[in-house]
Amino acid sequence: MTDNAKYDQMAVIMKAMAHPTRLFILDKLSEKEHCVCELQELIGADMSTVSKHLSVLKNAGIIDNRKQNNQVFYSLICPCVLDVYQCVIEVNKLKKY
Amino acid sequence: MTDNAKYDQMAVIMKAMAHPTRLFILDKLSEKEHCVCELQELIGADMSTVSKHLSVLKNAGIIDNRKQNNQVFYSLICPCVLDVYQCVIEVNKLKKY
DNA sequence: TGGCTATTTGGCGAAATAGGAAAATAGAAG
DNA sequence: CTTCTATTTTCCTATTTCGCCAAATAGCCA
Repeated sequence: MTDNAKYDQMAVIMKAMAHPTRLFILDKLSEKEHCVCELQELIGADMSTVSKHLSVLKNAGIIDNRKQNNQVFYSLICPCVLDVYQCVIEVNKLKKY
Repeated sequence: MTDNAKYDQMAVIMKAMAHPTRLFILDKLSEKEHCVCELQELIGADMSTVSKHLSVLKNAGIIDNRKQNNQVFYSLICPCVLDVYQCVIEVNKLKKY
């Protein structure tokens, strides 16, 4: 399999996005930045769980964060993530069951 | 978390793509259709492993197949998968280490 | 029918992922 | 300095994913 590393790197990013909660987070962040507690409220899971999802996205290089007082605000780095959404939605529409 | 099912469905498709070998397969199929044995040759893994990767992609509705004699040819259903590639590559470029 | 080739399926152990609880950390505020 | 709040990290357990092997299946062709 040629150029192994290329696909490994891509898989890291895709894997980071491949979770319902993380897709939800990205969707929210595409509108505006949010702090962890806002996202936790919207998601309804344990704060530590939300924090871990955020760090997965951060490590993959998809989102960034900034600290303001004792809150951490997360934001989307690359808006092209929305293109991915479009494609996935299209694949779903074409799907035969 | 509103509209839970939407993100679940999206995650199924993203998860199916989120593996180096499957990304490689999609890349190959974006050029032209391939039978399982051709892909197996390119990938170098066990035939059963390749077959399972293909069935993951098929179940997600990303690829389709047709039988010709005793071979099975797989092909991409939706070319927009390449847009996803573009985005992932862009995210990688922006990545700070 | 029987053999041959291509592919899929089932099973199993190893590794990765998920999520809650509790502990650790960071910074603001009293 | 102590407390409080927001967040992250660690620990533990349950579940899922991965990849090989062996067995099953499907469709040719003699």
